[in-house]
Amino acid sequence: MARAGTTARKTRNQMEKRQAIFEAALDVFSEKGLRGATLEQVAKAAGLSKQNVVYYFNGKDQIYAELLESLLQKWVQPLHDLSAEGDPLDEILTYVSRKVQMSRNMPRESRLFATEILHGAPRLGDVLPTDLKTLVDDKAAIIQGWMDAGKLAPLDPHHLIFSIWSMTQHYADFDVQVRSVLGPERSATRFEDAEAFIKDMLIRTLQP
Amino acid sequence: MARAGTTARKTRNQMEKRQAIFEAALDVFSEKGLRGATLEQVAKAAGLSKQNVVYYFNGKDQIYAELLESLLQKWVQPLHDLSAEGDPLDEILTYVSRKVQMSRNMPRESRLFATEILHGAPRLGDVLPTDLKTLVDDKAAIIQGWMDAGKLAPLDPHHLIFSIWSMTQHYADFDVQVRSVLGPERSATRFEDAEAFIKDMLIRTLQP
DNA sequence: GTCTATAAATCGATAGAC
DNA sequence: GTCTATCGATTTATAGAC
Repeated sequence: MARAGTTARKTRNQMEKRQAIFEAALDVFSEKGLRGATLEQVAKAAGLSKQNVVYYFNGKDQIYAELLESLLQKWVQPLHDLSAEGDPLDEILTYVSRKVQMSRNMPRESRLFATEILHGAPRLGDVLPTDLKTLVDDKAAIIQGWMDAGKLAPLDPHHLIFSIWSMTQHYADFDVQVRSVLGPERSATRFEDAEAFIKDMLIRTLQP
Repeated sequence: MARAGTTARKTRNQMEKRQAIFEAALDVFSEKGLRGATLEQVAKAAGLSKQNVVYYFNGKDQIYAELLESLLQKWVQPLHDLSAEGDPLDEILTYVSRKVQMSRNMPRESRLFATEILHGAPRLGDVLPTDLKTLVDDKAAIIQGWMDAGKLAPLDPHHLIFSIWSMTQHYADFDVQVRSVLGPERSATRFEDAEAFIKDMLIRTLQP
């Protein structure tokens, strides 16, 4: 009868079930969106009954909210790791590499956030104007410092970051379109080709 | 009793009602997606009753399908207009201008297509692998021709087009995030800044 | 904790009067 | 064509036995 949902202490088995539900929810929500997905689908994907899923979480919305929150940190980690200590161009190209890798290896997470933001990000609370803005402002200042020091060509750092986000995430979020346009053969190497293209573009652009 | 939905002949009043429904549907579907939106919301936004909306179209899915189809042509027009006859860099920069303008003036259309493709584009039929692929291949060949003639730096034309799509549409699809990160002041000029940034990036990249 | 059963709400669609 | 009334399906959530 004890609620497993939000209490602090949880058994190992409870954590495993919660993790299975998270995994299933990521599958279903990233493919159909919050409203398009049903609890039944999440439960089936997790190998549990619908009522059992409700037992571990309090409802569909809570699964979705906790899922988003649990992925947020991992999602912005690559930008967080961009360091003022490294070589300017290296740091930026490494960031691009990691973002392309994430589009390749974590397309579900990318689509989950994309759908959420596309619909106005009502469940991301005020994380965007606070935490994310602070992080981006911080990194933009580093990049601006590099430009002021003549190590990179002068460009708007915020829009530079936007351009990297958009170009890299495009290959996860709109994968169907990318593959349709490229055709089966060229789709096989789309991530490598994209990474090379974006890096090439940025090298030419950022060379002082 | 005559069905107004799919017959060929329609009165002026019928067309006006249908147009009002389209306009309302674009509002609601672009904000909440197909499943997230209800007929009631569309009807209210159109100033009609739910049953009346059903009378003009046969159901929610049909409104959505016809809406997508009616917007498709307008959506790809800028790329269609990219001409082999013009100056290479001019043609590409003009394309960027028009795409940024569309993000500014038609954000609902952008988000509608984005949501559809994000969820696997089930309702876009096989337009992607046929019509869109043909169009992109055609324009990519033109760009490749310019590169072969030494008028542009050599780059993968398909990924170049993807990069323009992603960078420009980013400002419509993820507008909430863009404004959150930029803050109120800098958001005021986000489209002008974005256009200048993207053009600057492409000029430096495409200069032979 | 997990199950069966079912309540409660939402929503798309239809019937039929006018 | 537009209205009132309502059906039927889906889906979330809860109650209670074990």
